[in-house]
Amino acid sequence: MPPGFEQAVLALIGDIPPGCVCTYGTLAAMAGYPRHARHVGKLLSGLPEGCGAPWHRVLGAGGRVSRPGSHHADLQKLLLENEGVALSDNGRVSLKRYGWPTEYFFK
DNA sequence: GGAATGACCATGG
DNA sequence: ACCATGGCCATTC
Repeated sequence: MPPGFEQAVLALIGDIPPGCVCTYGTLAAMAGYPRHARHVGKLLSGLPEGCGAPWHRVLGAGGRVSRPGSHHADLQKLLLENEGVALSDNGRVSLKRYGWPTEYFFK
């Protein structure tokens, strides 16, 4: 991986406005590395909790929360709720409302 | 070099 | 709408 990937992704995450969410794939693509959704996940998994980065605004495709049942899933729900993002019972988010950038941006 | 792994994704039944 | 499959790609044995 070229250096800067990490930076690019983190920067993008930092640019996500509060109360909004983005997806791994979209994030990777915007960072300039399409098809690298997994690596974004890898990166976030290694991120400490109090790193200041709003990792909780990052979701899987379709606004689904990854690794259900784990500690981070619950925490993520809380943090999002705390920012005013409504979560479905299963832990789903409506990208149509909270998605960033807007889904139609690319289409 | 090859196999296994991962906070993933799109598709088809 | 849910699950199984196959495809991705860098990292780590």
